[in-house]
Amino acid sequence: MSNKTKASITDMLRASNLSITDTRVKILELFIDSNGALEHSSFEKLAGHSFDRVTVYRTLQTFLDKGIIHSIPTTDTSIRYALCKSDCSEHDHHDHHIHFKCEECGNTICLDETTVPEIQLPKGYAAHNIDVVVSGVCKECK
Amino acid sequence: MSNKTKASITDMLRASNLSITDTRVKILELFIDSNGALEHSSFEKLAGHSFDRVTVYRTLQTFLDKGIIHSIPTTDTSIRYALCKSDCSEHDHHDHHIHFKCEECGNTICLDETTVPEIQLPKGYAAHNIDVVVSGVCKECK
DNA sequence: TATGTTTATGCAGCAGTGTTGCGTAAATAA
DNA sequence: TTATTTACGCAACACTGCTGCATAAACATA
Repeated sequence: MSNKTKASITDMLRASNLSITDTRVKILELFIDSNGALEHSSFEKLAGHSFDRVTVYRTLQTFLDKGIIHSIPTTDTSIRYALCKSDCSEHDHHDHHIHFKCEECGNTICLDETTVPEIQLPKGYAAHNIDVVVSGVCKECK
Repeated sequence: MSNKTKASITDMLRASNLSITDTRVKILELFIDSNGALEHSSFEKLAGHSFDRVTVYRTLQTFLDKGIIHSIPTTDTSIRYALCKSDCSEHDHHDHHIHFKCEECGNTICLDETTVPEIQLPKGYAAHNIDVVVSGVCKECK
């Protein structure tokens, strides 16, 4: 990872009023490198057990609270997270893109260009957030 | 629950080549009565600990395999299940409706009348299934 | 650069969730 | 009614996520 990216990571943390620690920098690096969604166990594997499990949980929770990452619904018991785009903040959080889970490689990625369509709910329902998860085969595995 | 519904439950099981057992009948009753999505812990509560945990897990897995129920993505660690409509089968499974999770009462329901809109994926991606989960406030809690 | 304060980390331990193996009990087929 | 197949219940285990507390690191201030 280039120094330039490392510098932007510290900027990200500072912008959210978070102190710069090894764990936080490393986890953000993993998110940037992976270019997709990661679950908790991925960090333990990718970071080579250099961090305590609890630290990873707390770091992810902190990032969630600050709007740095968002969670992605799954039909299994793990929770997946991905980096938010720059237009998300602590108090105005939104995912306007859809998620794609590849059945071949198992990766989940954010399709940032693809917007969530309008959905007409029955009378009496108020929507705050819409999650769309498409499963299938990605362009790498095709 | 009426005898008529009980009869249709045994028909459902027979149609999927499943033997009729107390556990399976009771779990299907709970699905029908709840009219929404249930997670594993719900069965233990609703059924009053009359079944072993393992039996409930295995029963749900069997129903999933046979296309009797489907799983609903969540951003927590529990897996939610709901009854499939009659046009699902073991080999042709599909959810063409959207799911609504109420932030007030916590219930997740299937909006069967509301269809999933067309989604234009980037080139190279093939979609097999689309899950849409809308969160907000349901008409009961409004 | 040194120092005090705040914040994050690591460890131990706990609770909840889901799985596997195996002997027994129940359901179906004959 | 009996034989065979299938499901159930128990014990034990692995994995995931959380809390409390002592220690270590990061930051702000001088």
